[in-house]
Amino acid sequence: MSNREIADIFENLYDILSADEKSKFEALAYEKAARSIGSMSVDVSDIYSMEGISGLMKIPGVGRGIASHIIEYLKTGKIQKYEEIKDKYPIDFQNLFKIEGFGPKKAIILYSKLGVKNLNDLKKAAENHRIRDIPGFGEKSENLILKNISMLNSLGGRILLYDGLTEGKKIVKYLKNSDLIKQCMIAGSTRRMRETIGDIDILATSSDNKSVMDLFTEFPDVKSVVVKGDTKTTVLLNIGITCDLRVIDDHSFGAAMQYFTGNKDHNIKLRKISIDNNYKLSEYGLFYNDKNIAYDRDEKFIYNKLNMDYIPPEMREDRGEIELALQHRIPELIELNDIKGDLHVHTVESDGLNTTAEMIEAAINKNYIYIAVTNHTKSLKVANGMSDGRFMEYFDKIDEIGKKYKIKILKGAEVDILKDGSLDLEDETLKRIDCVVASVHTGMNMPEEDMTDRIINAIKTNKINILGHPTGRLINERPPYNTDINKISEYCEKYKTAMEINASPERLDLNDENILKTSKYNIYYSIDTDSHNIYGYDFMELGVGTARRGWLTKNRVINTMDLNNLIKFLKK
DNA sequence: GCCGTTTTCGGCCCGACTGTTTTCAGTCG
Repeated sequence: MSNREIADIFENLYDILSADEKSKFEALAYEKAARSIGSMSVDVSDIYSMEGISGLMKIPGVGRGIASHIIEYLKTGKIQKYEEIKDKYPIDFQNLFKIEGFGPKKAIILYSKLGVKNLNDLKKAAENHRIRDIPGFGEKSENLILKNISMLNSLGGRILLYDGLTEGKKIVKYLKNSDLIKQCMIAGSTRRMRETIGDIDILATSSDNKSVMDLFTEFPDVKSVVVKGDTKTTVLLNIGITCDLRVIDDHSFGAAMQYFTGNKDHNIKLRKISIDNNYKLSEYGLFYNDKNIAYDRDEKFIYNKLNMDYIPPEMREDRGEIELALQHRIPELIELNDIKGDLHVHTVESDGLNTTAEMIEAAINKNYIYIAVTNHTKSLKVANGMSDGRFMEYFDKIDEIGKKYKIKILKGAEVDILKDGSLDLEDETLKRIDCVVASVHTGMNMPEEDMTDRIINAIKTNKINILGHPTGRLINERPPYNTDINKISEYCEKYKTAMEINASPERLDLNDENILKTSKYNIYYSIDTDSHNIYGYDFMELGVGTARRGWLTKNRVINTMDLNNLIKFLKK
């Protein structure tokens, strides 16, 4: 019984109810509840068993009515209201909505007139030209439906942050190259550093919108143009997601950045606060008596005018940051510049692609003052894991190489945590290591209790400094191990073991939610790139972004320390 | 259906784009 199932039901109720003007606002209520429940880390069944209906009613957007639906679902596995409405409209809304420009009203009209229930029905109806004669539709919308159905196949869903960020930067650079454009920046979920990106939002200012839109649609990575207007143009990119470009007047740039960065819930709350303060907030400015007081001002001005601290983009998810800002308690988040080194790096000795010297020189180019070289240990054969003997020889080599450089090379290893929680190196070897990263790489499907014990046993050896990629998930590929993250946090606190925020694009592990959860404990974090070549160091931006999404300050992150303090920490 | 320092009723973010209209409805973010 998961929050997801309940959120999906409410999401479907929203889809169906919002087609009817009379139940528009009731629909919105279900949507809000769905978003709340879908994003909660605590299980609603736990809330109900501990606090009953009043506990459920504390969830934002959940009142007595929706709370009763939740209880009904927990008890019977069904919600009567949903079952009835589903019988009336047996429509596969979720898939139909993947068609650009297709929403609840059109879905219900085509169901009642033509019996269209799903994508297949829709395609057949369009192919047989039965849609063009329905009032409100025409030849163009029929053709668009066919075009968009075929386009669906080339859409890849959400892509990794790194891929979105790379493409976004490329587009910004391309646009900025033209003298048509004054300011240009990435907005949306990419700017908020969400771990996956559904589309790229870019904002530009210009006095010649039309030419900018032409330039944009001529960008080489554009596969097709979805919509093209004077202020907004959407294109489909070759990488399988869409990109929105909004062009606005230069004087509105601050307000527009605020608006287009989102997220939606954050903005809705901000607009309500604006109204309470007799302002009106839009992408064009902050208006008081129809006068734009945010003319030529930045985002910070807008937040401050609303009596709030400035909220960094990565925090804008409506997870309590607005309330915190109103109390002027927004923390000073860690920044990329605070990072003084990387404590999880591989070389050719195990499965890296660059030599130790190459990795050291690339770290110097990043202005780091230390790195830890952490190759795999023997049981990880697929990664050319090193035996104790090879480590000892390698450490002699590092002592030798280290003399040549100003940067401090810490002797390290990414030690496998074996099934019983013991470490994959002899004590003699471990004693010589400055920085021990310990990670699970095998037997990932253990039951929760066993996996939790396994990791805790490793921490209790008191020989590890950093718990590597603590949940083991791979974005869009592999779920996290079954663990009790709270229990693990308790032991990390007790044994001064830092939790890793692994910055490689497909990991981002811990993720933002787990950082928010675990940072209640008095524990430290290490933001590492897990680089396997010299380019891997660039992933640090993603790790810091993830840490900022988890509201972390610099003093919680060990690789912001100077060398002396870091060594003190590593020695426990 | 939810919500409340304008609190138990009357609101519920706001503007752009498109297609089908002839002034607007539906959709999107």
